[in-house]
Formats: sequence, C-alpha cells, structure tokens
Amino acid sequence: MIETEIVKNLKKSQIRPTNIRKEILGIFSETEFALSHNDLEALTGHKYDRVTIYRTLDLLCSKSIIHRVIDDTGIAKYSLTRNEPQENVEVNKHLHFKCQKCGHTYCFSTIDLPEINFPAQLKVTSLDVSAEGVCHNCLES
Amino acid sequence: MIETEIVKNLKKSQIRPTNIRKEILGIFSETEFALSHNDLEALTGHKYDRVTIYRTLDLLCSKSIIHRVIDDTGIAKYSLTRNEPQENVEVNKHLHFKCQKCGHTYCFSTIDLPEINFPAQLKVTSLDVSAEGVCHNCLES
DNA sequence: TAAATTCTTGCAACAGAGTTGCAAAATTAA
DNA sequence: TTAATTTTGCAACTCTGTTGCAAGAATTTA
Repeated sequence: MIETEIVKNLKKSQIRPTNIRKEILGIFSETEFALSHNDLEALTGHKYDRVTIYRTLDLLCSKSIIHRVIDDTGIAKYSLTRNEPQENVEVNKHLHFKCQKCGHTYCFSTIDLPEINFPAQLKVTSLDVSAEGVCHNCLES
Repeated sequence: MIETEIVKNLKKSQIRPTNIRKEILGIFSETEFALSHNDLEALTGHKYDRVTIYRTLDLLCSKSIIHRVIDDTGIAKYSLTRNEPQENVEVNKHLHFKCQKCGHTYCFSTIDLPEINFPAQLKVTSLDVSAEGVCHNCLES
C-alpha cells in the first residue's frame, strides 16, 4: 500500500494520519503475518512510546482496520482486516494458523469454513478456528 | 470424583498425592467449565502460595490430566482432559465455547468436528475451535 | 490571525499474569 | 536415623497491558 493510499484509508475512517499511524499501517500492509506490540516496537525502531503504540493498535482495532488474534501463549497479535466487512453477519468468523517453527501467525479468509455443530444448545456469535503446525515456507526448508 | 479415585489417578501418573494436588484435582472434577489460576486461588481459599498453584497446574498439564485453554482476553484457563487420550493422533483437536454473559469457558468433545481445509499448503498438528456467544444457562434466564 | 478547544503523544506509575532462584519443610530411600 | 529427593513458600523479577496527567500539536472558532 502506497503512502497516499494509507492516508486516504485513515481519513476514510476519520483518523488523523499522524506519523505513527501511517508508519504502523504501512508495516501491516507489507507483512503477511500478524504482529505483536513487541514486534511493532522493534519494527518502528523504538521511536515511539510503548503506550502510544498500544493506543494506536486499539484505535485501528476499534475501526476494524486491523483485528486482534490471541496466540496460543496468550499474547496479542494484530493483522490487517483483509476480509470482507462483517458488519451484518450473524457469526463473526476467523481462521488463523501459527507455525511452530518460525512462530508467525497467519490470518486466512473464512469463506470455506464448514458449519460446526455444538453438542449443546448455544447461541454462537463468533467463531475462531486456530490451527498450529508448520507453514509453507518452513515445510520447504 | 471421590477422594480415593483422585489419589489413584495421581499415582497412576506418578504424581505424589499432596494436599494441593488432591484439592485442585477435586475442584476440577466438580466443575464443568475451565478455571483460571485466579479462580483456583480463590476456590482453595488462598491457602496455597500463588507459585505453588502455578506449578501444580504446570505439572497436571505436563501429564495431560488437565489442559490449557487461552481465552479471548489472553488469560489461561485449565480444564480436566475428559477426551479420549490423543497420543497417536495426527491432529490434536479442541472445541471450546466462552459465554459472554457468565464468562465461563466450556470444553466440548471434538468427535463431530468437520474437516477444515486451509487455503495454503500447511502441515496441521493441532486444531482449536473456539466460539463465543451465550451458553445454555444464560439463554434461559 | 489569535485564542480556545480538541486531539495526540510521552512519561510515570501501576496492575495482573506468569517465571525463577533459593531456602525451609516434608517425604522417601538408604 | 541419616542422606537424598520432592514439594512448598517467599522474594524478586519479567512481560504485557492500562491509567492519569501534562506537554505539544493540530484544528476550530471568533
């Protein structure tokens, strides 16, 4: 995503295109796996305050520009929301995969997720399928 | 689970049946939803040290007597492993549900989980399906 | 354009989850 | 009964994330 496009996207969500917001959104658009707060601190060269990064992530999340994934160790990672907008959908679905070798978490489209029947009477509002294993890149090497 | 049975189970896994281990395992066997470290501290009446509880949970996990679930906020919960042993199975599966009203996390059997096709070439070794919504008890009230 | 308002950032301090090292207490083995 | 091993508790620490507040920057209003 080029700079002007990022600025346009931010303005569309009524977010001021400040330096940290442009930079973090730029990093997300160049990365195919989810990033933690810690990753972003490093990727921005420790130029911004920890809290400002947290607040930027919260803001982008609240506008659904990015979304949060909790990995198997409990730490939060964030990734661009490339899926179709899920505003008026009854069940909000996610499909994630974490590679045990490189540690990266990938977000996939949920288009082909099958129906899941629960062994109890429940009202399901969101569904998160997370797998672990070895990713394409690590399988080769 | 009665006391003698708990002791037997502990010994079977070559774990000494100390007070904290018997008590925590007893609590798990009486509870149908997953419990956090914090829950267990309260349920044991703050009688044991925080660290000892952590170590007990780690031990029971390492013997697969209980297993860990990370909830949507990133905190670890633990639940008795009631499923069939998954030793020589290619994919280790879990099915969890968290109620947004009461906050409880329930573990279900994974028998009827459908096959999930990933949009990439991956080796999947574990699969965790977690849903959110409203549980049976909270739907009624 | 200047003043007032709002938004953004950084700093300090804090809270909660989880870990590590060490020494005392309790068990088990010799 | 002594020696070796396990278990527990305490203190201290790390890491993730949050909150309050004040300074700085941008925007709006007059």
